[in-house]
Amino acid sequence: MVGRKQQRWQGQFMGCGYRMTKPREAILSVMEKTADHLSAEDIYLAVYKFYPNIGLTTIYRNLELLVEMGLVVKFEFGQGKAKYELADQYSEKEHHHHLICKKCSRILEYSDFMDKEVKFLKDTEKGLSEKYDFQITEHLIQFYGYCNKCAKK
Amino acid sequence: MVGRKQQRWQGQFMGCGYRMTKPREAILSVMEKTADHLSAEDIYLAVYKFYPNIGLTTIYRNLELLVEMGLVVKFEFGQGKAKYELADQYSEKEHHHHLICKKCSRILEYSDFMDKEVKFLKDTEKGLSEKYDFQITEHLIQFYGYCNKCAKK
DNA sequence: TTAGTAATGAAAACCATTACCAATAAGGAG
DNA sequence: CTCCTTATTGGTAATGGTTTTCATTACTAA
Repeated sequence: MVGRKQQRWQGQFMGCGYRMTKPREAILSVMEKTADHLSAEDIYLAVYKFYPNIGLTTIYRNLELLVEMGLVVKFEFGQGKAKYELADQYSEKEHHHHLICKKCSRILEYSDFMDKEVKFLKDTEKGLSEKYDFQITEHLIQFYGYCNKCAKK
Repeated sequence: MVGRKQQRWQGQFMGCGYRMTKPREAILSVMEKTADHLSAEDIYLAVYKFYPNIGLTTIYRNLELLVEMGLVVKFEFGQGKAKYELADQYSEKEHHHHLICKKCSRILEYSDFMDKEVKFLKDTEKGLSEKYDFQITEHLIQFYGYCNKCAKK
């Protein structure tokens, strides 16, 4: 059962001189099906269900590779463990950012207000890269606070 | 030699039911003198020079406390160790954000283009907090890329 | 001075992530 | 299709930043 998506992945790997393997297929499959930002362990457990031979090391190694290839984005929400998501262009989700609850660690996603953000980023990145001679490749925008369940009334 | 600043700290601690101690004094003193974003170990080593009895545990414990009190801000730049800075209102530095070089890990600070940022944040935070019923207390804006020394020519 | 309790420091524990290494398997050559 | 080369894997041990534990120390109020 080699679907379209997998073909696409295959091409990505081959193009970079890498091989398409079962663990890689499994990891990407999990990431496609699960919308949320997953930790390495989350992915490990999900893959484990249908591929019990998987090793946690392999998860980490391949996540690193996928990040390097640009298929996956790594996030640090200050919760001790990194989280991973399919990159925008490979995901069915829109470009989004996160609201992180400092109390319950819940992470909300939002895709609104992007027009303002895009404008802000465009202007700021231009200004910064010129003034500091810094080649910006990524940005991180996160908001911290309290979700409706945890808000101090 | 109890200066004005220290008095201020003293008040902060007492007001919260905490005590002003030598380790705390030493940590804040180091953070005032050193402009940069410091790791717990950086602070430990700096304090150690004039207070060799200090324990690393104490550094961690107090940094956590200072963050909770709002005197210090904790940053995670994705480099494995957290960094700490005096909060804007207690620092002589302006409100700023960071440019992080993905290659050499150098961290540049910038305070420019804040007018645009302030406007963007004001609008976005308002919209988000209303739409998602989320009480925003902090934001994180970081840019990643390559500094002039590491940029791919 | 004393009691009560914060705060400290040393060492051990934690835990996500990485390194190591022998065993395995992908994929091109023939 | 089979062989060969070498990327890749998985188990285990190690790493390293951060936390926990606990006995000791030292504020502070009475």
